[in-house]
Amino acid sequence: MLSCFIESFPHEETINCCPSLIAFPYLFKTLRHNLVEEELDMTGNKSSNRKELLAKDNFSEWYDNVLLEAKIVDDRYPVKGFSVYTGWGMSIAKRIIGMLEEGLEKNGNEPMQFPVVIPEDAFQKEEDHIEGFSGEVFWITHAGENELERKLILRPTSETAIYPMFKLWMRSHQDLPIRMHQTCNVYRYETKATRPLYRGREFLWNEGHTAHVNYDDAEKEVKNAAKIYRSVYDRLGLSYIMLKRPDFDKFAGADYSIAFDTWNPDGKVNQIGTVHQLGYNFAKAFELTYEDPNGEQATAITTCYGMGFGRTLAATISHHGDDHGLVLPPKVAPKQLVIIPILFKKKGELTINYAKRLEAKLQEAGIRVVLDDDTRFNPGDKYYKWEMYGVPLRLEVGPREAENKKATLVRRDNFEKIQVEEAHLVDKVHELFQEIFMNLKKKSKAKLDELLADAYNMDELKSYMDERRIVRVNWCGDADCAMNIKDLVSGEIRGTRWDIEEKPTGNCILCGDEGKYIAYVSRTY
RNA sequence: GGGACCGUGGUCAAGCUUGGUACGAUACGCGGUUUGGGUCCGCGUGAUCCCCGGUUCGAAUCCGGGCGGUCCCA
Repeated sequence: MLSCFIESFPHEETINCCPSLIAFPYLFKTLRHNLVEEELDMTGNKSSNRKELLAKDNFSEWYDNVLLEAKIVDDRYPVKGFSVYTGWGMSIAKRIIGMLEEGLEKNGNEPMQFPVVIPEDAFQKEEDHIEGFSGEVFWITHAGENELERKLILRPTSETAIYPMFKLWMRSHQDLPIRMHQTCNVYRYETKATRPLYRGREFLWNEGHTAHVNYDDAEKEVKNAAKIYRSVYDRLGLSYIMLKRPDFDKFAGADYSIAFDTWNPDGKVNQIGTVHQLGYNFAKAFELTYEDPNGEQATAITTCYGMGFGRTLAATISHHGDDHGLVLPPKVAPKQLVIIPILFKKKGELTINYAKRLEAKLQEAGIRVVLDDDTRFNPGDKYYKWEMYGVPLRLEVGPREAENKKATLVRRDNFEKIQVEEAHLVDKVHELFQEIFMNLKKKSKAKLDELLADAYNMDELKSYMDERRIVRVNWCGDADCAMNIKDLVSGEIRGTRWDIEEKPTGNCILCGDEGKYIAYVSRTY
């Protein structure tokens, strides 16, 4: 069933092969009714802005409904913190995964799959790493009735699985660099607040791991990885900031960590990817040595990076979505265009034949198109349905279009209707995809800019935090100050800009000592 | 880590105070009707009322414990 959404499937067929999509529930309708009533109660004004209510004030409710309605994930799997990616969501995720994997492999990262289990002794080789993760690992202690002599963990991340193998593969400097990547699930026992796609006890990500001969090469790799990640996020139209995490918040075992933080409608910041310079920490613990050109043994240096697909998908949904549901960037939409034939008894034949002709034409042009010719539903039903799925363009064809060799296109992002001649259809569709993408990107960026603020004293910071903004402050760099800020306001220091240079404009917001950095403060997941 | 609220067909939801095996909507199936923004009608399907225990002749309802969820604060 899922396969009919995947681009590589040899015979991509129409909706008829996908019963799960036909059977869309009316849950969301109920939600909208409730909201309309609420609006009337509160304002007495029917024309008040529904989107605000849904996407912002009621983000949580909106999000839960959209996940289920648009078949992104089904969170009813009966184990806390674990959920099921369903057809539409997985199809989008696969496209994101594909973009990232392509970029990594161009960079020379070989695709690999490591085992999900890591032996206790390997996991415990790097001290900071153990300290950072031991509280949240799942243990495998038994096999059948017997207790295992050597306990295993489910990987929370794979450094300690991978480095023993790197050690075997690394004999001379000519074996370096080593670059690999894998897309896999990892397991972390999050103590409390889990949330589908944002924070689960199992999550889908891609992790890249590399080993190099010297620090400079590893530094370059950090930049390479950041560039690859940026290119994926950019194609999703996501706005984000790149922060160097403060020392107390870096990856367990890293020299330093770079993170991609993006905004969320509920005012919390969403970390969608990280890149870590691991220095010699792991290399020493795992004895990653090689023979250098002079015939002497040298220690390698490693980096790693991870992109969480759940969170990236969540960001795509929550940045672009509106009160009709998802709005997908054309590049990752499992279906980019839906054709809705308007069938009347009289000219039904003419209309459906014309619709099929346009479908073939669009398919030939490489556009992922679905013809929704299900006769059990009215056009209006179908509009709402495919809007929920976020399909970027809708093509309406009725007798009017069929007779005049025209088509009516409707943009998902702004509902604009465009009339086009059949002869110009394909070009127009490509043009509109680009416009839709640019519009989504622009809006996401505008929202980020709107959320950013500067605070020069704790009162300002506190009031901005209450507004759930992302706030720049001058910071002395001291960890104690950071901790105190966290205690005083409901946000924490996330780090300092990595992608651009920012100079402090005054003294530390808390202690008043010399400001050394501009730090970003926000609520977080 | 602390607190508040919640758990009833696939989904939403009434009933809970004042115990008597569950109102309804939507979905799903079949038939007909309709189709340029959620057609209408008929018939049918679908719930061990989250789990375990207690009180009781009798528990969705009261009590205890657990599991799960949402939100707020740290």
